Amino acid sequence: MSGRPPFYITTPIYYVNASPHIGHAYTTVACDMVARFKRLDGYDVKFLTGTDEHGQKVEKSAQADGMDPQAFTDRVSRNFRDLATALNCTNDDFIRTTESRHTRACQALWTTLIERDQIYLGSYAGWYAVRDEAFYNEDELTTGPDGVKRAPSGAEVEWVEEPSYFFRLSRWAEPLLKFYDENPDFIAPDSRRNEVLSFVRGGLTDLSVSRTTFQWGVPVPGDDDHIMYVWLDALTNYITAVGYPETDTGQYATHWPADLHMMGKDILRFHAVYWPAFLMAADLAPPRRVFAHGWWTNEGQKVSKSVGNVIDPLTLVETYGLDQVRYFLLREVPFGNDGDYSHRAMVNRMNGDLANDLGNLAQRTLSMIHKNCGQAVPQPGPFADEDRTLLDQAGGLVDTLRAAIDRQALHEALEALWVVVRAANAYVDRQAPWALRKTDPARMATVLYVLAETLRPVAVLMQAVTPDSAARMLDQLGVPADARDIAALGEEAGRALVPGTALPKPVGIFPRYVDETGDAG
RNA sequence: GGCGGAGUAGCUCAGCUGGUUAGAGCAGCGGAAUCAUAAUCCGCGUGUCGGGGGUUCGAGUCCCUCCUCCGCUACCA
Repeated sequence: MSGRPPFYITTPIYYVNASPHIGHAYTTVACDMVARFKRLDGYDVKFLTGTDEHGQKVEKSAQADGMDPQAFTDRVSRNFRDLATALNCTNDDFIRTTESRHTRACQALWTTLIERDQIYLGSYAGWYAVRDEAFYNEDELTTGPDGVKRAPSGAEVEWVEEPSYFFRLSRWAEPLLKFYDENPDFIAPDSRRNEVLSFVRGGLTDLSVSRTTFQWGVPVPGDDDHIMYVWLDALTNYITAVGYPETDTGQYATHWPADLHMMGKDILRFHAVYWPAFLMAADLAPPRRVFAHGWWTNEGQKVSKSVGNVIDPLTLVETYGLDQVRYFLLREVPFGNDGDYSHRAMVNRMNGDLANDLGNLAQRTLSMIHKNCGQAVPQPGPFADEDRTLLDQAGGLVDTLRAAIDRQALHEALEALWVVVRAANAYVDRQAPWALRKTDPARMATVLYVLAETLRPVAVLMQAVTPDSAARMLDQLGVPADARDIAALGEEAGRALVPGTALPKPVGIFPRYVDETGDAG
């Protein structure tokens, strides 16, 4: 719509064969922070998430449950849709690979690749592990005492021999290297970029992109024996959702190429190598950037289903609160690194950062205003140097956050916010408005105004991370609904707090976590 | 085996193209204040910047080497 720059961000589509866990929550929340920030900053954002529902594993799981695969995926896909909702994520679309729009897009892409001689019919034979959906070389296998051959992952393998279509990936190594070279920011973080480069430099082999041994997938156009291989199917979702194969109009025209594909580090290769190769082969534009984030451990331990220490994001939300969990995930670890979840770390963040630093700053400021300034935004006098210093610091947040978020340095964005929060707390103590109340009420009013006007940008920007809590803070600051975006910040916007505006009685925004023992951790 | 990354205060990390007494947050110790969610503020670190060698007027920051950890990848078999 009119002049707003487009911004398209995606999570991977989540494979429905597993239950949602903290990793899914993490990717989606991270994207949500970026999407919300970009909306605040005036972008026409499309934020996509969804589910990957094809493949042999799903087909077999449905059978095991005695269900039709479609009914099965209808059920499990809902878990992921509900998770995004429960996390207050603002995805604009939720795509399922079993939707007809997606079948249509996949088949159109396939046809284009065939026409451009990028796919040919060959045959594939090898040891196949259903669980891993991957082929293995003979030499990778181990034979157990039971005579069963297993992949390095421990999955049982079976001998499979089938005709298969191949994508001419081998042709694309050089073009990919050129593309990486010309687009140094395409893969992030840098360490991951190096890994991908060395992988591609090692040469690429053609990629099997169809299967005949099961049915649950997108049929290959013109060859009913085949269905499309899961990654070609799955990755295509990103263009399905913008209306492919219509490319001249609609969201494809406005929003493709995607600005950012976010994913866990385990599936970077598919996004950084196969996906741009598919697109270039079809003469479509590759995405602008892919970012691989890290994984979470639980109390220092690797998470695994068999150990039984899988972290359920909904349980965390119940225990600590939604905004608290969102904040923790985004603040605790340098984005891109692995991180460790622990009760201790969680409570430290929610109490130390949210309740004590920010929540208490708002509460002490708003309480003093409420008690001493007629329950309204105070009338400031002339600003002193220290007032200006604090206001300028707060005013600089927008540029700092823009830069950080464009690099997905999400933790740095939050750290920058807290530098201001800490400075504001120090300012309160130095100015001691509770003392000024008796000696110089006019100066007290100025100090309280400066504090409120410092909280305003902090709260506006925090909407990207803790949307509900930030909105309540803005309510208590008397910021009208139409002045809660980035355009309303900065002096030139003319949307500073208006002295005399009536304010509600302040209510605590970020509660402290207190253990059952009464220990605040 | 190859390629890449990392090893900095108790913990988690920041330190750009080499240059004032190496920093932050958390934890710890001491103090102040009392507006506030017993929250806040101020002060306090003799850190072998993994070990060793080298270049330089000067190295956490460059070179060599060794050790440890991690990632990607390959192979042996």
